[in-house]
Amino acid sequence: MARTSTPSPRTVEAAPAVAEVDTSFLETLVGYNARRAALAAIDRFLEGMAPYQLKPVDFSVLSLIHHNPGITSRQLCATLGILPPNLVGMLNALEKRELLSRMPHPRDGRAMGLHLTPGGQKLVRDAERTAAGLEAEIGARLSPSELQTLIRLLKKVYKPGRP
Amino acid sequence: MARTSTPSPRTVEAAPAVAEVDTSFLETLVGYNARRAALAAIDRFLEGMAPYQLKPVDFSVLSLIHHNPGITSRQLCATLGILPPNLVGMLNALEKRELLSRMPHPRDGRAMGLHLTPGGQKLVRDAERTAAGLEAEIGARLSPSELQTLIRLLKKVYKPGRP
DNA sequence: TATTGTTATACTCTATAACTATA
DNA sequence: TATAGTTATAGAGTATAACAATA
Repeated sequence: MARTSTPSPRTVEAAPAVAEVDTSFLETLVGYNARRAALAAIDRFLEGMAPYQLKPVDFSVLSLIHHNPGITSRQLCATLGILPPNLVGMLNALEKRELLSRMPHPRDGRAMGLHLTPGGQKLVRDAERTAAGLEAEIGARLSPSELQTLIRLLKKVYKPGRP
Repeated sequence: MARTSTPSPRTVEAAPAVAEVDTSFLETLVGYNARRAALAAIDRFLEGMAPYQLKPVDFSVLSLIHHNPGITSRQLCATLGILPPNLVGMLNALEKRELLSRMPHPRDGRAMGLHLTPGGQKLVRDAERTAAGLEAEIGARLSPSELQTLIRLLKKVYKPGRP
């Protein structure tokens, strides 16, 4: 292995091995903690959604269409922070699975209204029930009021304008 | 454009355009909110760290080495959830910028102890000061005690074991 | 045999430019 | 001209397999 052949004298003297890693500074940062929490929650979410073959984004897309039938690609992108070119493939895959369908928009000839098929509606209902169960799992470590507070504060972080 | 040539009668009748997108269900999920908050905080962090040419991961790596001189790649990976092959390139880049140096580990011939150069130490001190300022910015929307609560609850989410 | 650091590589996610058809 | 959807493509981030050196 390529190595430094001349360690500095200062280091020979000090060179401590780190027993336990001190993360105290990073843990003062909201971004660090939020990212870690998001990764943990999403990991758990991935497991729970495996039976439905849905990744978190797929779930979000289907759930939004379910609660907003006729929503356009553009609206989905704005809501979820996805770029239009990256949404196309997801919609194609979900349409091929016959979970959703693109229909002409009633008033805008350029746009397509997105709708769930009956199969898609059933899948989303089941998946949302599972998702709610996963939240309850987190709630078991956090208490219902703590969970409510956590979500309220997170919204304040990413929705600076309106409370 | 390729379009559905025969819209179903049912849709012609109903087909509503969505005025405002209803995200109420997704907003009940911790993962969704945590991801959004993390993305918002990290976006702001990216801006603030631009003068130092540090991405969030680079900052985390340098900060951890600063507070844990002699830490190994393996320990960095475990702490930050990075895979060893993906850390190598980052360390090479930071070493080429003369911000850190790899030194032989005092007791394990396989491992390398990571240390900051004087220039790296100065950069990290400045960057950490800037990062603390960005936190204060979030604190302006959130109140110090809310900020403390938020971080405490986030830790509970991603550190299920110890409180 | 197991582990550290590394290379090579593949896969996913995200981002940019440009085209078409409609407004 | 501006916008919705799409295509192609480039880049960043993340993943696995395999190797040499050391424990």
